[in-house]
Amino acid sequence: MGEGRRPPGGKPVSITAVAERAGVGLGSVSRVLTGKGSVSPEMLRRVREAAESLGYQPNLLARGLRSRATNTIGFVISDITNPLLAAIVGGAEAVLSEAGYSVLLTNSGGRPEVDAQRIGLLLRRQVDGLIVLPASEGDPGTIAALAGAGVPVVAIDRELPGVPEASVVLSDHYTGILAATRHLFETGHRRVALVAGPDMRPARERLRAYSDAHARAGVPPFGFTFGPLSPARGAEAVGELLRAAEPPTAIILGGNQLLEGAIEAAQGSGVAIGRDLALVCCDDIPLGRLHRPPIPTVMRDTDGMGRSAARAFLARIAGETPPAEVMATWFDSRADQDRVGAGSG
Amino acid sequence: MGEGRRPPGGKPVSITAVAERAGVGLGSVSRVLTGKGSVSPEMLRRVREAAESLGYQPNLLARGLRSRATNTIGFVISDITNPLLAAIVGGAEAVLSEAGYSVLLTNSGGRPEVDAQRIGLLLRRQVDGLIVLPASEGDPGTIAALAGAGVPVVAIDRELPGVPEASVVLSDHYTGILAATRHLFETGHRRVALVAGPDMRPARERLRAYSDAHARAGVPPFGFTFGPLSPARGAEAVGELLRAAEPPTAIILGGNQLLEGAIEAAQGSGVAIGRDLALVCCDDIPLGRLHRPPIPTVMRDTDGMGRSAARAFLARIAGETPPAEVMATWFDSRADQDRVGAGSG
DNA sequence: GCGCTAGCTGGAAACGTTTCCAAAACGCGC
DNA sequence: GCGCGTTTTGGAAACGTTTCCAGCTAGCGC
Repeated sequence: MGEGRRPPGGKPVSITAVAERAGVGLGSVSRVLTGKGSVSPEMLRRVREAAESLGYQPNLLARGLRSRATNTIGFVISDITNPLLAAIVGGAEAVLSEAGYSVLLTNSGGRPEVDAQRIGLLLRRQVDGLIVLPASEGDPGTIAALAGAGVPVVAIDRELPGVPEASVVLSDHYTGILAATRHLFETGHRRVALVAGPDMRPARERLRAYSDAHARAGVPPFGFTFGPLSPARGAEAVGELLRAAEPPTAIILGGNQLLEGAIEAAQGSGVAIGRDLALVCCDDIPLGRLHRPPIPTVMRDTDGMGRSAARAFLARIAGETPPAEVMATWFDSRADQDRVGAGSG
Repeated sequence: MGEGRRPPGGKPVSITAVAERAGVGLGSVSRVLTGKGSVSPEMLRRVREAAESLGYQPNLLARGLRSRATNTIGFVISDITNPLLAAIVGGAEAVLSEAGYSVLLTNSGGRPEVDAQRIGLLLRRQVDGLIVLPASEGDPGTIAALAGAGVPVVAIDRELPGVPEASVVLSDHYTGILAATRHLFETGHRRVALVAGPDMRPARERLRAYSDAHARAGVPPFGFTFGPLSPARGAEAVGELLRAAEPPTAIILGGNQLLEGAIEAAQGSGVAIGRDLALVCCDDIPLGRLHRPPIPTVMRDTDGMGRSAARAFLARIAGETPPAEVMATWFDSRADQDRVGAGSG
């Protein structure tokens, strides 16, 4: 009966209205509704009944204002249209909503200044904490906003100088790329290029692995580039590499968004991926998995990263200071999928 | 100098502190900061200066509580990992943030009961309106929550019986599928199947177009199925169709998530897409665009849909009642891309 | 110089909640 | 029946803002 609804024309039902209806004091209603403090069974019954019959819904603004806790966490993400980042958000949300937190998600579209602005907005909204995967590691506005946050901050896959109090959840990009590069050497490649993302931790770790693998194998590195993680950049970089006098025989792509452009460029050049050119991608996406032959990939558990970030936040709220967490990546040459693709139906 | 930061150890800076510092009254500070009411140039200067030097940041909870407007809109989306829906969100956010609104995004993971719960949460948070793309058209909890919202509601691609006051932005799925089906007939197909999404407006419109096209061409419909929009469902449905005694020669997929599974199933059955089996997909994704041969697709402007939904909300806020908007879809056989793919590089 | 108006200004009230404190009620032992 | 400690209760204060209203000031016409 009217449950959850505010009366059609009337004003929203307040705690005062519930108190009146139940014939009790404001304090008692609050105690019943929040479950804090002790109340008699009779009181419990009367207040619950009144609240239900009026369709009372607490005003979270007022609650947050008074209690200084909104049970809300701000999630700052650089590009919501990237399914990988979306998966991280999904994992975090699962853990957080179980713990009674709701998530305020903002999307900066890859512009650092928007990141900074959104962080400010979330803080003015009194979020209890922030989980950030910003577009930049060094943007002064973003750093300043995070450093002055005054609430727990968890950064995913970013090193934020100037925000030492932030907890971090990192991917071990090194191991995955090391294995991938070695695999390329083992299958005979000697001219291996790396198209990396922007100059931030993930790209630097991948570059380090790329360099180390070359050094250990005694193969001179072909070359690498930093750049934005976009299909356009993938097309541009791979196009350039293929047009070179002596093009690479293998290209490692430091991000799933590059794959789309890379395939496009290869198709445009009449180069057959997997035969004329070996491609290695980072992060599992259908485009790579379903390509024939499948595109070998450095994998990681995105859902798990989101969950870890959420748990780090919860730990921080509980007063602990969780250590930096480094999560595994692994290389999947996808040789088995090859067989499946060629198998019987 | 301390801009945007709250003092390291101290309490957050309130409007009272600014008033004190500037040596003026509270009301004046509020007038300066909100820009409402008139103030002398001297007052403007003093308050601005004080606010700046203290690094004042308004508390949006308090502001919302008192003024009953949060300049915030709730966006309820069923599956954030779908890049298409993410694009709609992106388009809406662009328009809304320009108009001074910020977006609270929630993700239900496709579960209607979560949708309903999140809508309630947003309303208790006093959002000024809702834009919804829920997992279900008929879920009683969702309907009830929306019907009692008390704020403007804009629904995207959904018909919500019981929420007559909602504005709607729809896709004209009919036209696109009609053209696609005709194209299949023209290229000689006579056994065309339709794998549709859940029984909601988009799937029903597609089915109507599919049926009409068949009726007009005098071709008996091969058959259709409703079902969830997931890769798994795509694989299952296409697998079943291919195993039939007399399988279809063409399959229309009513959603991009189905394509992944469809390709997988076809590969598993040793069926060559584009030769043994024609596939038509809905909504442009890299997986279809970069497939060789490219997979013909019913396109639409997702960014534009988000923008339209945002504009409908802004109109509602301004007191207008925008009519239902129906946005175009069009069929792209992608014949030209074929040529590009085979061209010189 | 006076009265009137219009623009500014200060501060109280209000928004809906939680928190705190004092008072009331209760239970229990003797 | 009384005293004491404990639980339960009601309501004032507080959270940080906007809104409202009354009062002040300055300007201006006469």
